[in-house]
Amino acid sequence: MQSKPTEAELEILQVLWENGPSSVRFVNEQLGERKEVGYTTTLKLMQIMFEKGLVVRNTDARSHIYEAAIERDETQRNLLGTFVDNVFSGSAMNLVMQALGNHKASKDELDQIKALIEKIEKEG
Amino acid sequence: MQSKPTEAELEILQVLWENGPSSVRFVNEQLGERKEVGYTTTLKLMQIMFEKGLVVRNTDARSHIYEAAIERDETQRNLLGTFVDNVFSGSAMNLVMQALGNHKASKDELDQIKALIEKIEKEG
DNA sequence: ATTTTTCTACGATTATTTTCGTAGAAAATC
DNA sequence: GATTTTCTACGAAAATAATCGTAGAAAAAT
Repeated sequence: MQSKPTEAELEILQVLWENGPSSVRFVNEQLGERKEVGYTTTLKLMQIMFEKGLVVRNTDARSHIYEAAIERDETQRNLLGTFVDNVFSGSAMNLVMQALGNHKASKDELDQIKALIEKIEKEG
Repeated sequence: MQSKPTEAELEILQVLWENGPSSVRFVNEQLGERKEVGYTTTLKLMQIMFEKGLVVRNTDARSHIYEAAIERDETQRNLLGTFVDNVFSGSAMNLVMQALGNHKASKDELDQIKALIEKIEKEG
């Protein structure tokens, strides 16, 4: 049972998922591009995440290297489920409609979705 | 600029959106079907929501009647935006794909989505 | 070799969210 | 009309998240 990451933890996970194993310094710099965060704040968060099992780390070198311990896909799926329940009363379709309606999608993206729908229809 | 409702506030808003203007008692009973919540907890939350402007209320009768002051659609849109940023690195399409892939959609729902896509394509 | 920088660990503080107890007024019940 | 129930208001506690300061060790720079 993986614990649900908080918002700040999620930002860190994004960095780890996108860049692979990283030092606290690196993660902090990546976060810093969007908003100012103190170094020890990031450090502390990552230590907490380690205790929760959200990340693993290698402490061989002085500068510890952290790596995401939970999968991106699975995490997104879990969070999406909770979100759909909280905000869309459990209706994923409602959410899809809203997402499609409000964000401009490129032709390619729309084609991708259409392909996916057809695949689902054939399987169903 | 409407303030972002918290999770507990959102549960209350769901009740108000679905049932219209309601007393604290009623809201509390609805919530109680899913998890036990103390009456004064619900009351306090709704009072806070009033201060934040998330709800309005009519205090003519002794039992005050609360009503959502923000629109469901707009709120969902706002929260969806934040969520997509936080969890899907801003890619709404990714979210849609994930939502479509993981939740079984009925033929009707899929047709609805296809229709929406075609509409978007024509407009684009 | 001394000074400066870079790390971790750890505790503490601050902010935010959620929960609840108590008091007192009004209404309903007996 | 006395008692019990039902409300609101309010304050405060508990729970959760996020931020940061300081100390001390290790490494790098001078």
